[in-house]
Amino acid sequence: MLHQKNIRIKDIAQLANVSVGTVDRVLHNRGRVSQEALEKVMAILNQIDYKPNLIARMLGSNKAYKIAALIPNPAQDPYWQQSATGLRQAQAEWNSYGVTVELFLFDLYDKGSYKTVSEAAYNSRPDAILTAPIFYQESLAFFELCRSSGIPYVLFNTNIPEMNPLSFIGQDLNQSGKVGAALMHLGNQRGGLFAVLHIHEDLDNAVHLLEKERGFREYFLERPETEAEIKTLNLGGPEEPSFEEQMLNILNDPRLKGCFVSTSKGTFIAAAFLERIKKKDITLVGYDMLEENLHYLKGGVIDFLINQNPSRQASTGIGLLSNYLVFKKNPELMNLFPLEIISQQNLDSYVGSQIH
Amino acid sequence: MLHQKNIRIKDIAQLANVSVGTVDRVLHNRGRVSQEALEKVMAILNQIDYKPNLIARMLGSNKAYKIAALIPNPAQDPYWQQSATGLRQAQAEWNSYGVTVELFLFDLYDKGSYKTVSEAAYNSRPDAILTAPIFYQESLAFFELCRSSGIPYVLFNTNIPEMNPLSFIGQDLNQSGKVGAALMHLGNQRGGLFAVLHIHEDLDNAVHLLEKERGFREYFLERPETEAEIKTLNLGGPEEPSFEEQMLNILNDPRLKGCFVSTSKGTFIAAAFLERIKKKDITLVGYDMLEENLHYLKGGVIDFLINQNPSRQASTGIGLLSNYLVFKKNPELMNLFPLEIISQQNLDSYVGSQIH
DNA sequence: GTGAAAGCGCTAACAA
DNA sequence: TTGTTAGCGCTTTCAC
Repeated sequence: MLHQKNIRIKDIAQLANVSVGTVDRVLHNRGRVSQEALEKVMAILNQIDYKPNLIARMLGSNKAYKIAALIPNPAQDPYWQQSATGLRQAQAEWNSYGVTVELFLFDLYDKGSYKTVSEAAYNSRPDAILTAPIFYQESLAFFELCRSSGIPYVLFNTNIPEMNPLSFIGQDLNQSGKVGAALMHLGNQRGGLFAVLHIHEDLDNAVHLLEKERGFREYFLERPETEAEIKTLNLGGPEEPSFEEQMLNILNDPRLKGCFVSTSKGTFIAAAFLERIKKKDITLVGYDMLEENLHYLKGGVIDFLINQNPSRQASTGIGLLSNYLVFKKNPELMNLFPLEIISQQNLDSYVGSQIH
Repeated sequence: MLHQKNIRIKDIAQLANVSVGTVDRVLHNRGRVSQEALEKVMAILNQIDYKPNLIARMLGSNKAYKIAALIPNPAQDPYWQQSATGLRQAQAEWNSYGVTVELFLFDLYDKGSYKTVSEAAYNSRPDAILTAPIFYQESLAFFELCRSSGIPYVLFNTNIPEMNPLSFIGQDLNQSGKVGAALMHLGNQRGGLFAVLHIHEDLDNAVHLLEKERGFREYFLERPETEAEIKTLNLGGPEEPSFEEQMLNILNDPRLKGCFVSTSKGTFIAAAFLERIKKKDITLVGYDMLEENLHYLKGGVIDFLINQNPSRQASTGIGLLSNYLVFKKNPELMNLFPLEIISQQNLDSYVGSQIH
């Protein structure tokens, strides 16, 4: 391979004795090229290392792309608020490359709304779709539709491999449960009673929470010498009639050493309980840097948070898709985020950091 | 799909009844514009929200930028190897925007070489400089030179505020020491003897290591009830004659509960010792995801690593500078990275992650 | 001082 | 099936 600097389409055309139009056509497999011309151009291309000027390509094609982002209504949950923030950031970042992001918000607790909203998204004729597939059946149908019309879609937050998306962005939930367990273990070397709290309004659609629990349990199963007893509680949410009673029940158990809460919202709910009943010696491990969670982390009620970084998941999603559309860069199939451990000591370094 | 109707220079020119050349001149304060024309253009500019098309600007100006990166020779230390990797990645990423990165490697243990190499860097007439200011005096002189010739420079890894760079990229070292202490504390709730190990060939230039130690000590000072005894050891490096003796001395102390190692290379050196003398109950907290460190982390010899993410520091540096040069984006003065906690459980999620 | 015009490298429409 | 050419939005040169 010759290492010439800045080879342009024009140069290739000259070397191959054809026109730039022809070179462009073979570069993009647009057809309408004779066998002879094709071979001439390919011969040159094989000899040199042609790297197209992406900037010029962008300007030249002058295309605009629209990405439809389907997420739960941010007003319903601070976790999704952070996703929305990430979406907005990414939009600003990619806007000068001609991509726009249109938000489609559905009701976190209503399958029906997902159906309606996903249809609206589809009808807006987007060039690509980014979504968190909260509802299994409904998502499946939606993606079927997308695939049939050739609209690429990327999943984040929750992975459902059989929906084979262009890419998935999220975390290894099983491993995340193990991280939670290890953190729990650290302060409770000799084991004890640990509670796994699923605090989530829609328990039917909470497969991903079970994955975390499985990881948590596996960690201790692999360390039988620790003698950990693990109790699971499926709690709808604070508005459920029996919620308070069940919470108090477990939290007041004198043998309880720690709680692992599988949801971000649940984390500060549990923390509030713990503070109320003045139990300071319970290890609390939960998820995500919601403002409320940070408050309890600073106050020492929460010991550790595992950061799922919803905002970065969202902005990475837009980034992948934009790169795919604008620069034809194929994304990795799996984009597993680091399982970030947040404690009182490194909290500020995460909050203050401009990096995502 | 065509681009959104964005306002172009041409439009402004039309509205102001002047030519594009004139608009361009006022936009960039290039002078050679009559008071009258200036006012006409400004009037329009105040009424509309003109956002220049950065892509087109790039193509039009067709400029190339050269960034000189000064780092220690990667062959001397795996930490700096990772920096070099980050530099290479960033170079690839920004290369289509016309920026090239030229590496200038100096001897990690030789001030003189820094002087020589920095001069070479300067003489290459770069548009900007990225460097890790390992040597105080020499860096100071170098930056003086840069400032006087208007070459912007960004610091990473080690901050020396009085060198007032365009930006600094790195971590809060004091806080990083606190994170280390908290991690140490977790597995040793009742305190004990902790050793702070500075394993670094050039101890004179190790101000930043002392900052970590200070944070480590402060953590326990703030928690006198923990009864932690802290011993500091300044060890040149394995090739020093007394090194082994001193290490064995402290590690074999029966009261020793844990070691906090302030350098990345020192971390696996300490781990190797610990493994050799078969002390499994010592908590070891160190720095960075070097391959050797990951090995000992997996093996349970190292308990925690604090990730300084040298590769991302380097690539962020190039990114800041490129944005500054190409898009005229002014960087934040301080770019403090998150203090990432790496354990056996989340290690893979960091290694496997495509994100940086 | 000012405006016209020629690029930057690539795309795409349109003759031929 | 080809080659030519007119943009994309901005910069920069160069007559006037």
